[in-house]
Amino acid sequence: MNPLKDKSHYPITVDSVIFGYAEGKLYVALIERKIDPFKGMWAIPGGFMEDDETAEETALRELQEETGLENIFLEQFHVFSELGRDPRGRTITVAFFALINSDNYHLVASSDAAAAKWWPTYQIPPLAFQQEIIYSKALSALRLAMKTRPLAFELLPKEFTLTQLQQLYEQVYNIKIDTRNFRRKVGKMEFIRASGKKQEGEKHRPAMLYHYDPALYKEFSKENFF
Amino acid sequence: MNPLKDKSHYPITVDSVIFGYAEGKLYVALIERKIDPFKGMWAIPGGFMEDDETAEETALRELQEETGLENIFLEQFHVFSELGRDPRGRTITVAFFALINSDNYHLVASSDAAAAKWWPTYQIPPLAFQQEIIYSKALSALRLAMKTRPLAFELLPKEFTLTQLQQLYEQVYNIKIDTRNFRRKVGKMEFIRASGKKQEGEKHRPAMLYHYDPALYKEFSKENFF
DNA sequence: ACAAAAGTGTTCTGTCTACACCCATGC
DNA sequence: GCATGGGTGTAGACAGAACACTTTTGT
Repeated sequence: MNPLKDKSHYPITVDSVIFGYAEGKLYVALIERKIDPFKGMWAIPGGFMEDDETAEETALRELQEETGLENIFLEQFHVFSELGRDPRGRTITVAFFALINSDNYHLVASSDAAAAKWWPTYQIPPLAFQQEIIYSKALSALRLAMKTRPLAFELLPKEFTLTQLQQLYEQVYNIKIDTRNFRRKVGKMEFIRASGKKQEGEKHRPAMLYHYDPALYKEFSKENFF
Repeated sequence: MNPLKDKSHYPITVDSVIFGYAEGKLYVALIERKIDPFKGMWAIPGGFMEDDETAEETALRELQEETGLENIFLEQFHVFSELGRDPRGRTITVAFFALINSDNYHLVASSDAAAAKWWPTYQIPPLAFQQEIIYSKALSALRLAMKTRPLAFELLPKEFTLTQLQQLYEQVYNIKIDTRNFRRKVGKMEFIRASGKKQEGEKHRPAMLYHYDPALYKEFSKENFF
C-alpha cells in the first residue's frame, strides 16, 4: 500500500543543548544517564520523535519534561547521521540549542529520574555517545546566532543590568569586552531601554535596569549587531 | 533484540539545492518529476537515505547521479519534519545546499530520465511538495554562509575575473555593488591573487585573471569578510 | 572612431579601539 | 572611610559609502 514502505526507516532522536545564564556565568544543562548504554555518564538531554510530532515539537516536549517550561527559545543547528553513534543501533539525531531565561533557571528531575545539572559551559564532563561533537557545534551555532539576532534577551531576566548583558557576551564568546565601548554600542540600540528602575539588594552602587523591546527591534541592525 | 525496535521509524530523504553560476547569473538546478506525486512539476533534486550512508553521503551520491561530479561543496542547513509534506506518507527531509563550479556547469540526465535544468535563482517555477520553503531557506543559508566563508570560489572557475566575482555577490544578495569599493576590498584580501594571465576572446578590453589561494586563507578575516 | 567592459582615487562619515578615573551605595 | 562594582569621554585609526572618468581591446 504505502509506497514508502520499501524505503529504509530510521528512529529519529532530538537532542537539545540547553544554555542558561546565571550569576555572571553561562551554563549548560546535562543529565546523568540512569540506564545503559553509558549508564552513569552525563549526556545532552534528548529523546525519540513520536509519530505526530515535528522535530521542534519533540524538542519542546522534552524540554518541558526536563524543565517544566514552555515558550523556550529553540533552534535546530545540525543533523548527525553518522553510523555507530549509538551502540543499540542506528539513529538519526536532530540537534537543537535552547535558551533558558534566567527568571526560570531551575531544572526539574525528568520523568525517568535522571539527575539534571547545570554545568559551566567551558568545564563539562565527558559525554555519552561522544556528544562532544554535538556540544561543540551547539556552541558555535549559538555564537553565530547571537551575532545576528537579539537572542541575549532569551537568556536574561526581563529586567537586566548592562553589566549582566556584557558578561553574557563575554561568556558566550569567551572574551573580555571593554565596558565603555560596550555601553556606547548598546546605547545606540534603541530597542534596549532603561526601565527607570534600579537594582536592589546589592552591597554596592545599584545598577540601572534595562529591558528589551521586541517591537522596536525591526530593521534596526539587520546584520551583526554585536 | 534491538532495543530501538519499539521506537517509531521514518524514511529520511535528502534534498540538495544546487547553485551554479554562469554568464553573470546565479542558477539553481531543478528536476522535472516523471512520476507521481506531482508528476510534471519541478522539484529540488533528492532521494532516500540508504542504510550504510550518512546524510552527507546520500547527498553526494545523489549529486553524482545528477551531475556526474565529485568533490562538490555541500552543506546541510535545515531539517524539515512537518507532517503532510509528502502525500505518500511521512518523511523527514535533511536539506543541503550544493555549489557547482562554473568549470563543470553541466547537468546530466539522472538515471530515472527526469529532465534536469538550470533555472535563474529569482525566477523559478512552482515546486512540488511545496518545496518553496526549502528553497527560500537554502538561499538564506547560502547568503549567511557566503558572508563568513570563501565559498564564492566554489561557484567560480579556477581562474576568474574580478567582475565575475562582483557579479556573483550581486546575484547572491540581489544587490548592486560599487565597483571601485569592491575592488579595493578584494585588493586587501591577500588570498585572492592575480595570476598574471589575461582573459581571452572577448570583444573588449581583456580582464586580469585571479585565483583563490586556500593556503593563504587562514586567519585572514575570521568574521565577515564580505 | 566607436562600442564595450576594465580599471582606478579622493573625500566624507561613522565605527572600532585603547585607555583611567569618579560615583553611589552598603557596611 | 573603605570596599565594591557602576558609570562616563576623548583621540586616533580604520572601514564603508558616494561618486566619474580614462584605458584597452575588438570590430
